[in-house]
Amino acid sequence: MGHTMREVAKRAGVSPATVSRVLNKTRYISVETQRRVLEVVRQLKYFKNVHARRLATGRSDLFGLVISEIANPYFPEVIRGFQAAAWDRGFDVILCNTQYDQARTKSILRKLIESDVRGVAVMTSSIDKATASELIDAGIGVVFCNVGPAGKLVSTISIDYQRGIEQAIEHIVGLGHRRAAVIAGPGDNRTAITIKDALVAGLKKRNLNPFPVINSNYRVDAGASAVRAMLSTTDKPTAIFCGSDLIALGAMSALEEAGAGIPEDISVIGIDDISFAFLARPPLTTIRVPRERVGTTAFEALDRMLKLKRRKGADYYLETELVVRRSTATAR
Amino acid sequence: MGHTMREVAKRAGVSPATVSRVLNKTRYISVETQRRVLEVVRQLKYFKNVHARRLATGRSDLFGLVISEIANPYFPEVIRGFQAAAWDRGFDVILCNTQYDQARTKSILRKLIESDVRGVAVMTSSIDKATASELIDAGIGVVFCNVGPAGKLVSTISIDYQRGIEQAIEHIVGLGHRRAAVIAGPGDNRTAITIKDALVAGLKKRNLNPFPVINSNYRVDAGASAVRAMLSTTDKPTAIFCGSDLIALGAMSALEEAGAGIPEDISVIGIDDISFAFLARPPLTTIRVPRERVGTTAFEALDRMLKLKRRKGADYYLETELVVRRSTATAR
DNA sequence: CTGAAAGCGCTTACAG
DNA sequence: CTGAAAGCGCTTACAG
Repeated sequence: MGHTMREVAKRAGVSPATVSRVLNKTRYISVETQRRVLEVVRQLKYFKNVHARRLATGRSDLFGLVISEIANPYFPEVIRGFQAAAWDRGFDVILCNTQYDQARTKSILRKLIESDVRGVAVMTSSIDKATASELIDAGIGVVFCNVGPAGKLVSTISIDYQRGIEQAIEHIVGLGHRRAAVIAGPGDNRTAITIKDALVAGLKKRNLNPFPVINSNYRVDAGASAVRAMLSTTDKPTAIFCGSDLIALGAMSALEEAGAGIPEDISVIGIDDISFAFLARPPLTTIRVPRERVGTTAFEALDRMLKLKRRKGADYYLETELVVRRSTATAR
Repeated sequence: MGHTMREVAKRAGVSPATVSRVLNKTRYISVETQRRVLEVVRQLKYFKNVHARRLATGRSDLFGLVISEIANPYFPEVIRGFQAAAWDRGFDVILCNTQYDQARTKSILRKLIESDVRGVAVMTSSIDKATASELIDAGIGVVFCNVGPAGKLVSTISIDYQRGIEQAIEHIVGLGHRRAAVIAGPGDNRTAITIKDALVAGLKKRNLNPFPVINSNYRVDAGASAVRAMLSTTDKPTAIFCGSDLIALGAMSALEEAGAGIPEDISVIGIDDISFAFLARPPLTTIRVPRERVGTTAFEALDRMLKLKRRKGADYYLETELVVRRSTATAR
């Protein structure tokens, strides 16, 4: 605790109200008075107290961003996008990771409500709508990802995996593949299910009966062990569609270990295009999710919704797109 | 803004003070009164307002964590460690990324001071001691990484690269290498300089005259272009020590592109052991920096320092260690 | 263009 | 074991 506005006011020979107005530029104050006030502020190295301000105004300049695990390479760009959008408009963000922990999730929600955030972006499936209803009850806007539909105080962002998946399947078919497998994410994860269903449906539509179709988790080693199981069967796939890049990287690792050539013997397709996808050798072909835009869109969705009288949410859609990477060595 | 403590008090037939005491467990309150209060809290879905609390207590439960860029894979574990340590003790953290931007850095510092944080962990070289002095002036404790020495309100964490580097050099010498190059980080980055000096000194000590020694930046493509320049010379190195894993991954990528075999033709050593190091093919041999411990130590350093009368800081040391990874394919 | 005063929603000595 | 009251440091109608 340093100085207070009162001290600044006294030294500048004005009232606290005037200091407040100068600092917040909330009213025209004579140039001379401004100068005096700012001079004292500089001398004293005065900073106003944001807690007092928030209490006095009764509205906070805070938004929450909830993710599951910061080490998951899906999130950095989402965070950056959200934060940038919030900062641009003068808002601050509280970043929370659930770590997939129930107790922690509870305490995050409490903390967010106590902090009187205006809105919360829930970018992980580790919190569902029911859990987040505490936020809604408190009058806080929420935006979800891949959980519909919108409603009062609820907006959604839906990532359209369809398009990227179709492109990927065309790509694989064009390469002459006839046997495709699917390693999906966790069976209890909504996004993972959506992706799996889209993959299976898309493959069937092209008369490729996907087999096997495995549920995995989002850790790299899970992709690897799924592949090991797959390779011990007789009817081996020639292409593997993975529910995320991490799964794909694990799959590639296991394939290499088993001596299978990629893409000569088998093709692997991921989803997300995490920033490390291009480092994989051979480079990972994947379906890009516009993660930074997921973040900015999430903020904008909240911001817009909260400006509406009825605070009725909306649904936003973001496209995916196939990214084909060739080994630069091969490409020359 | 939902209900207030006053409303809860009225409904429960007690005074606001009692409600406060029940909720904060700051005094013994009769079981019956507690029950009544908590019942009303539940009914009303009451949450206390943290801003009012912070203003009233006059001390915040906030710590700042400053990094440069969230997409840099060095940071996630640091963040996780810091956050976990803070949460464990009931503190919250404000995460800020400078994005290497001066104006943004300024505004981060202001925000941190206005938020009345108790301490700030500055985990990026993009803020130096002079810049951070604003925090110290405001009575806020600071912990730096690889910037010494400690002082009033200043603690430091020093990562001892020496040990890992010596192990790495022994390893390389043991493999029969005689010509080593160094691709260091940016020449204006203190940590990068420390690492470079340690590498050069260590190599000389083993009678390996490092050549060339190049300054790069921490982006992957920089490592790649450094290698390209290197390969066009006559006296090619057989081992390349890189100032970070990202540089090393870029270097490996350029080597592959040029048709050089790793490690048959040339060995590459990174620093950090980012979580993706093991995905590189061939797997990246690197010097591990205990990043999660950097985070927890940073918090503990602040916490301890702030409990001292004189708030005199201390220096903490963290060891590094060589991690040799063999391609699993080769290992069988 | 500026000030006096009330109020934001808590906490905490002080008193009983 | 509990309450009345002052105070935390701002902001903002209201008034002039």
